[in-house]
Amino acid sequence: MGDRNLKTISDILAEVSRTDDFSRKLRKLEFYVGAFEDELRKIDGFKRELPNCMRLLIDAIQRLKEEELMLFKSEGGNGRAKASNDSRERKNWMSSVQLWTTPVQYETNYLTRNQDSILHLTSRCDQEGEGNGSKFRHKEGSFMPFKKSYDVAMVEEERGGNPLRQPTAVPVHGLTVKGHFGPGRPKLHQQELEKKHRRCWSPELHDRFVDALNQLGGAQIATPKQIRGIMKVEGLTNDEVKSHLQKYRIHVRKVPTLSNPVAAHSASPQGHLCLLPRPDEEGSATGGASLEEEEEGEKTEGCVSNGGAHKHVDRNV
DNA sequence: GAGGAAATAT
DNA sequence: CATATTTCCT
Repeated sequence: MGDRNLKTISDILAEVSRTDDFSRKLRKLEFYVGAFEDELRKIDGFKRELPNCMRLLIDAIQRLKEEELMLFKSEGGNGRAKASNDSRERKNWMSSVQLWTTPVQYETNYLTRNQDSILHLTSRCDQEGEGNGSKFRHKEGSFMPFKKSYDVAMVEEERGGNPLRQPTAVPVHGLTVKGHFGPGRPKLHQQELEKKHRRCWSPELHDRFVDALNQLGGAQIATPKQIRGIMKVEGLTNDEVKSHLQKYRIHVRKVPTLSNPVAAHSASPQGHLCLLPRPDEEGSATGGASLEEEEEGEKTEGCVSNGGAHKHVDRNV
């Protein structure tokens, strides 16, 4: 358990000791310390919230019991009729509690830069909870608009767990009362039962995607169908690939640095400490850019022949 | 089916 | 509020 952390730490230390420049060493260390501080802060948050969650749950249980009791009494001991009623109540409070039920079993693996050791760590979404961990991640981590935190990953533990397979659409009926009650919730046009699950592009999946892309000669010429053909991922639909491609292309335009379709892709390093130097906090001027950066100047832009720039002018929705 | 943009979901 | 993913249109 602590294993991963130890490894990580030693990794860091090793990395630092490998660094020659003194001030550089220092900066790296400080950087990591900051990262840990951030993490600690988050844990603190949990510490504070969890008891609260527990209280809510216990509360709910209490109330449930009380209600049941009352019903029982008022019905003269005939506990049958209340059954259906009961489940409705349960739904009710479940919905108010659900907010808290997801985030409890996370395992942060930021700082994991050891390619081999993190292969089994796949950030995945939960069928319902949806811990959206998809972010574009490229060789040097240049491609990730992470905004919330570092990489939050959950350990794939299932037997034969295929990291590529998306969380199977577990049909969680019944009590799954997703919080569709907030102010002004647009009509949910799909039944709870068969809602389409958002495709979660895990790093592994994305790797495959990029791999396929490279095989096909670049993002701008590869087509969704071809990509999907190469990826060979069960359950991956054409549309999903298309959409991902769309996003990828857009991103590549912004950050052309790594758009190089050159191969050399098998075990792309990643993990790359998704750590952002905290922007504020004191006026410390660590104006340095990201640690490590790799250039591969080259744009496979090609000719963007856009025969007809058709725009929608109308839309009847 | 591919591209692209609006609509939604998180 | 920004992004990611889905849906709709051409």
